Amino acid sequence: MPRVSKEACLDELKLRILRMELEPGMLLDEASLAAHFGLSRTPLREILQRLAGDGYLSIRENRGAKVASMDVTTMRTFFQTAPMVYANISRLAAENRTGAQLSDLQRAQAEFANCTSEGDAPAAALCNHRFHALIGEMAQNPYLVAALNRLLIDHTRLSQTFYRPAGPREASLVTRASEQHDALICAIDARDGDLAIELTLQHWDLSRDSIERFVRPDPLPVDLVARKEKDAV
Amino acid sequence: MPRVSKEACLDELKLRILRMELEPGMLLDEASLAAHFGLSRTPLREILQRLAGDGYLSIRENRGAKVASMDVTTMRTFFQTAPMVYANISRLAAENRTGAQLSDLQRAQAEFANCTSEGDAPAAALCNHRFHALIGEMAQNPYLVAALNRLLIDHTRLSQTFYRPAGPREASLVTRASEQHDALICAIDARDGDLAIELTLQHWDLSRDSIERFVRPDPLPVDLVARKEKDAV
DNA sequence: TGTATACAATATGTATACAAAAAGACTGTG
DNA sequence: CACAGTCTTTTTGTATACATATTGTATACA
Repeated sequence: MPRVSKEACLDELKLRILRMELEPGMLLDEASLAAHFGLSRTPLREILQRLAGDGYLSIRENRGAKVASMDVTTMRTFFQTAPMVYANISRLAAENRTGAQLSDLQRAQAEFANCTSEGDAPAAALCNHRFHALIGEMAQNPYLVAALNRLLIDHTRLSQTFYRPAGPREASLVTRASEQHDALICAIDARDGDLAIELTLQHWDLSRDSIERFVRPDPLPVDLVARKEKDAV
Repeated sequence: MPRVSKEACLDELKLRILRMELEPGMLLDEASLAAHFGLSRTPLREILQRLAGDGYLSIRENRGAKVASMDVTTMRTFFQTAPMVYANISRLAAENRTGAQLSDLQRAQAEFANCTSEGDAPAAALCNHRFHALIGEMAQNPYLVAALNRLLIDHTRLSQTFYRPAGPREASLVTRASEQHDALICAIDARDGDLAIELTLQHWDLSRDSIERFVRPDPLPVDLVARKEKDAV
């Protein structure tokens, strides 16, 4: 991939991290990345620094850059923090949005709905990311947005995992998520902060349930487990 | 200043931004900075990228790096956001702190108390910064810490301004702040999250009052204003 | 006098070469 | 066979030279 602009390189690396093509904890090689994007190492290193600043990577002196990890403590912290930040961001977005931003958000939601109706789960997760990042921009609060964007990185990466096996039950959940997006847009349009908070918390509950169902799936059928138990005894 | 390590350069730039020696909005020149620190432009540029990622600077393509601004909207957002983030960080710190971190915090507070008793206001503001940054580390929450550290940058810069003219009233406020620090350490030591929140909000009220008193000082004596009013009528 | 354009000066962005540090392979010894 | 130490290889960090973009200035023209 020769002669790619710096910004394009930045975006693609973000994308590949969000899609989990670059797995958490994975070590990145400067030379090969630079060759891949048709850049020299100098600008590529600056890109890595920026990605680290945004929470996509962690860089250690003389040890290279690795994709931000997603261990158990990370997930625990994520579940603890996300609803509060999401809710506050939504309230601020309802209060501070501009008209142009609302149009952008509606377009992003149209794309999300399109992806879900076509059953393209990975694309839907990325559209969802963009949707919520736009709400972050509306909030006009650089402090909270820093937290939000870090949360969204992990949220999207988790979604990449749990959206994948799209059974009929998961499909209906995605439909509900899309409806909640529409409702949230209405609340933001009406500048109704309290409603935006409430809808956001509902949206979060849905998302959390989906993730939890993946992490703690239904147990195996009993007759299969029985043999294993007999061996153990 | 020849042959300064990269990390030292990073720290000094942070320090000079927090002390407002590098004023908000000020444009930084790569070449002169590199010469000043005895580095070449390549590593210095990486440092600037990192500082931008941490919220100290903002970088625009082909336009150089400028110190993060502090305009009216920034301050409004700051006052809106700080108490919530501070309170939550304190609660998490009380819940998740380690023994070693508590010792560090006590040392930082000793330094802060020392600076205040000596009347060294600028140094006190920096010690205060470090004190609260350590509480952030205790919280073990990278999402909220990103917000906290950005808040602390602006908080410390505001303090640099309003701590300066240290009248007797300001001195007593600083003493109270130091006592609140001690109380907060006790709460964190006892792992009392609710108490930590309450103390943090009190601490915030004190800080906010100080800043507001600086921004909206007592009006001029009436007899001086009288003449002006007569002219107007 | 105001404005537009060309040109010069300055600053930022990129590529390459080299230095330093970490990781890995090899060999000798217990 | 395990292990320590040294050498080689690989990777990261830095300096310099050059390319490109922006800014400032002078001059020509309306």
